Amino acid sequence: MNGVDAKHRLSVPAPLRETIETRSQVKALVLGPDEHMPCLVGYDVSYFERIQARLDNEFAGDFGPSRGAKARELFGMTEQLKYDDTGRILLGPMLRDLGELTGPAVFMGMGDHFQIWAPALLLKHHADNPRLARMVNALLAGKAA
Amino acid sequence: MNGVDAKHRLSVPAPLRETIETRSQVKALVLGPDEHMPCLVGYDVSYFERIQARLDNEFAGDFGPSRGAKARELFGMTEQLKYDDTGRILLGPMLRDLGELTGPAVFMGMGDHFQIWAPALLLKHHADNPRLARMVNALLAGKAA
DNA sequence: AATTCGACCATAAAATCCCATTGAATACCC
DNA sequence: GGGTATTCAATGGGATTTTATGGTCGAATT
Repeated sequence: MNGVDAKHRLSVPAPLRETIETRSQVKALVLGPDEHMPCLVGYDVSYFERIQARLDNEFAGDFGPSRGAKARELFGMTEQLKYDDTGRILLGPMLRDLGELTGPAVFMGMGDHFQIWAPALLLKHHADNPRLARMVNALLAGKAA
Repeated sequence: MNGVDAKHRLSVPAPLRETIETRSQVKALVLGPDEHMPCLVGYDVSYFERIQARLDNEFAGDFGPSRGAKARELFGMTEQLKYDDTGRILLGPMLRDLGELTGPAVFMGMGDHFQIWAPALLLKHHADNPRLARMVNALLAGKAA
């Protein structure tokens, strides 16, 4: 299972890397906070353009202070990280803190993006979903789902 | 973490320097005041051209006093600073005062530009954003949660 | 003369690269 | 099918390189 090691390296699952590279031709991904949940959200590098488009759309012609606040919320904590030959990225303190990522990490595909969860938080925020709980526990036990 | 030392030198993060140089081929950046917030706004050197273009566009054919006023507003406190071999710029008293930059500084990407904040001011002006507060504290502590 | 700035070193810390090992999944062969 | 090679992903650890930052020294400024 993929996880964060003592040097704060997080190995990105190979299948995910493959889809990212076919989408963007870049050995890097963009990680930021999820808007509602204590997990990280990841995309290919086109995410920055998406944020920009959303800002331009939402604040068309408006350059007041609220636009800046929103931009800080969207861009501020989001980083582009390139991974090395073995497919690992280095997490800075703020992303680590945002996701409470220390040990194993659960990658969940969400269609056009994916989430990265600390197992404990995933279980805590999905206490009403026994199937997901079983899956997480199976993963932690070291077996495929 | 990057910060301002006793000689008023501010080290610019290496990744940021890299993007600046790929964008403009110049080992320098442009810093000025933000319109709304007590922080510095930074760009690559093409910012001057952007200002000029904005002026030319807005005051096409008009060389009256209002153009000068606008130019002063846009260019006034904005300086171009080149960084040395180790990636440090020297902040003048005006910029230092604008951002209240003495110790550590937080660089925030904003898409087509970035901001530089004194941590205390960043926290003070985002009291309604607990996640950002957490992030800043994680950065200052330099550790994982 | 005192201060400030700029170019240079020196060092510690951190990020990155590289190689070795583990282990699981797949292919292969009898 | 059972058992065995082979491949590739994930991970650990060491060596190397890059960054961040402190300091020194001389030139320039006032």
